[in-house]
Amino acid sequence: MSVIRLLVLGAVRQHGRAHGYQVRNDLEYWGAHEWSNAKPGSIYHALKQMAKQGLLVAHETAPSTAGGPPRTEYEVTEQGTEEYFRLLREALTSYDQKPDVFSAGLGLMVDLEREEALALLERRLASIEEWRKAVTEYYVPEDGPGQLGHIGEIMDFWVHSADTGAAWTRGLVTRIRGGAYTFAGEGEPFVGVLAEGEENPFATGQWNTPDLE
Amino acid sequence: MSVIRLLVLGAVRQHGRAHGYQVRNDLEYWGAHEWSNAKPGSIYHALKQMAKQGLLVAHETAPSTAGGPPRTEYEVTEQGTEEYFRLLREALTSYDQKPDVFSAGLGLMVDLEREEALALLERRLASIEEWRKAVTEYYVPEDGPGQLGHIGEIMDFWVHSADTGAAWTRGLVTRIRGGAYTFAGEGEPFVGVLAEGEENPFATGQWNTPDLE
DNA sequence: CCTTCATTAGTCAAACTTGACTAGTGCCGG
DNA sequence: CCGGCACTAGTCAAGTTTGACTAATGAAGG
Repeated sequence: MSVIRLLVLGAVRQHGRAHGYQVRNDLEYWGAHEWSNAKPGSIYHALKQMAKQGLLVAHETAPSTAGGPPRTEYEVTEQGTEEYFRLLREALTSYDQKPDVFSAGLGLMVDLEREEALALLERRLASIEEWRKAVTEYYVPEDGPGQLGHIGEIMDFWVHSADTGAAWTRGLVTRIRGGAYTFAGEGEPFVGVLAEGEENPFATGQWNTPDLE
Repeated sequence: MSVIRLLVLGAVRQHGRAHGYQVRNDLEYWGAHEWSNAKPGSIYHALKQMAKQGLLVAHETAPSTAGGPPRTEYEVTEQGTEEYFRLLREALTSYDQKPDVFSAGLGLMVDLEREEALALLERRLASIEEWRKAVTEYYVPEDGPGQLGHIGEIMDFWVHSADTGAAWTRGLVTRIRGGAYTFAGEGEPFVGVLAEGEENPFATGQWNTPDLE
């Protein structure tokens, strides 16, 4: 699954209606350029592609007052909402060794109800356990470990990552169960996007920064 | 950096001369299809592209006795060897939150001398420390944490991953320092690729498996 | 003997990603 | 008062990845 689609759908959905540059800023606000491939090109491509596929509707808009080319605003369709929740549930549930997907899921999990988020995270823990069993069976077969030499370190690294990832997830489950954060249907949601004109307090200036020389 | 190039260069180099299908099998032997995007299409593309760029030389070969289309064999050029070591050193050193790159580095680290591998891993630990300091400064600014709401969980997840990854790396350093594995210049190297015709004991049958229905 | 099916080896179009580039506006220093 | 720079908003070509497809051989089974 492409993490870009999930992120872009999530961002557009929280705005109700958003243009590409807004989405770009939201993703930077979430730090997504640090832990995923959320680059301008990918974002604009995803918007266009999803509009073509009916997950978004595009509205042509007059050029902004602040200069720059005319913008296109997007809105999530019903089909897009369905796809969004499908991707979000998958991101939280499945262990595919792609931490960026899980991160996106964390950033958007509050769009679900608390109980569902908890259930998905529990399923994730089971999924990690399953993966762990499968690989340790495949890669430590009858002739014992050690046959693999240094190649075995790769497996050990992944198993270690899976284990510590599971431990962290259990901590998250505890925090959520303890009442942390505001989930869907629990009143005023946390504002996870930037309002029009609001500046990003966490801007790291990774993009568009002219060469410092 | 593309992990495919590193993996393909490493595989071809260990064979001396290899065709695409051999590389494909090596990567499956290393489990690369589990933890990276090492799919047939990517592998063949990387071979062709690197041949075009002078990192590999291509030799047309008569069709194999075992059927199938005519094969192309590749050899790493001097320029390719340089690029290989550049990528390998980078994979072991830099912390870019892409576990697949590091895994590839682990699988190929024995092409370096023991002391250099240790030095690179130490640099990696420093690089993680540096990254950690940077993000905790950026994302926990004057107004304190908690301002971020559930978005803060993303950062916490990454910091946790970095910390446990560093701990694992320290363990690896200890093992290597203690004499584990055979590095470059230490005699008969570990056979990390499959000989012609040898079957892969760890085949998981992820590729080419006909639909089970 | 003939059909089926796995294995060998690879191609290809469509989709996605990347990094560099464009272009209009406003602000600020000299 | 104007030259350059930063910001807004986005495009584009080149490169990469994906998943499905092709095509030849040989062994196994009926």
